[in-house]
Amino acid sequence: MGKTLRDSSKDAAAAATLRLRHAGLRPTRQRVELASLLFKNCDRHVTAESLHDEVTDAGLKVSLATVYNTLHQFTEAGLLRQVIVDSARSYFDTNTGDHQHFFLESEGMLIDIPGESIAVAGVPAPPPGLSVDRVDVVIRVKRA
Amino acid sequence: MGKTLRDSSKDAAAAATLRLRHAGLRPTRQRVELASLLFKNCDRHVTAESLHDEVTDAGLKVSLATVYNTLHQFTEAGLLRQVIVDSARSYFDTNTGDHQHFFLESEGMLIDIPGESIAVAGVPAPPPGLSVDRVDVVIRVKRA
DNA sequence: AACGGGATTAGAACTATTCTAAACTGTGAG
DNA sequence: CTCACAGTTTAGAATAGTTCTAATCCCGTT
Ligand SMILES: [Mn+2]
Ligand SMILES: [Mn+2]
Ligand SMILES: [Zn+2]
Ligand SMILES: [Zn+2]
Repeated sequence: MGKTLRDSSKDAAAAATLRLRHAGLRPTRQRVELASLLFKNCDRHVTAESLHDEVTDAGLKVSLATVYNTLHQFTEAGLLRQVIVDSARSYFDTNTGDHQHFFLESEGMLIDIPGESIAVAGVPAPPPGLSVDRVDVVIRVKRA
Repeated sequence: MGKTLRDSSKDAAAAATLRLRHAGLRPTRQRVELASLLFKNCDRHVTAESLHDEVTDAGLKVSLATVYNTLHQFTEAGLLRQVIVDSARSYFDTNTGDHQHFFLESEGMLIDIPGESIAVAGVPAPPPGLSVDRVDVVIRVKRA
């Protein structure tokens, strides 16, 4: 009962469609294709440009503007989260759970650190009138 | 023996000149003016644009390109450090010591947290071939 | 005072991202 | 099944922050 390539592509598309409906997003061709790539396998960290390259290399045609729109809509819908580690590029993360990152700047690579393994202690109370929205830890690493 | 305004401006300029010489940077008019603003009082977090506005509002004339050049040269020389909290703007910090930040995104405001007060525990060893360069903690805060 | 190399500058260029407004398409009503 | 329409996509223009270029300037030395 091996599934053919076309079968598993259809499965991914069906799963993506469900996920989109669930998030209240109309499952258009472009959104289904992008969601299939993003959520098919393991957790991923993408850039608008990198995802656009990937979808293009897969022989699919989605405009860069749509990739940007989609990444933001997915983020808004809680399907992605944005990771800020570079003042010139935006990264999006398919892992929306509690976790932190290693960042290898020279290659623009992010590596997950499970949220349970890391702990930030001694955070002072924020100044009056402000409340903590979230705590980000970025461990910048270098080669060798 | 109160000093006049002109006197203290001269003092600041003299101090800035010394600091620049010490860092191996030629004390030009522009660098002295920018260093005077940056290091006169308490610790500060600036943007190229905000510093340019400030120096302009003080009636001095420094091009935006020079502000960018100077911020990078100062950073290179260890007089400033860069803080990455926004994927669209670069912040520079006059506090080069060990510390972390609250970030109020809606106003682009950074607030220091002393390094001693905060502790990050449970950081896993970086993947083989990589070594930790530095650990950044950003506590994103919201109004109310 | 003159020189030489670093520094400054205006403006062009560049890059990531967002905007615009026209064409397209998923969906639900009929 | 078809139609209509709101939501979506798109190419290309626009924007914003930053960097680059190459001509001019000026600090420090002689
Ligand atoms: Mn102003
Ligand atoms: Mn930018
Ligand atoms: Zn992640
Ligand atoms: Zn600081």
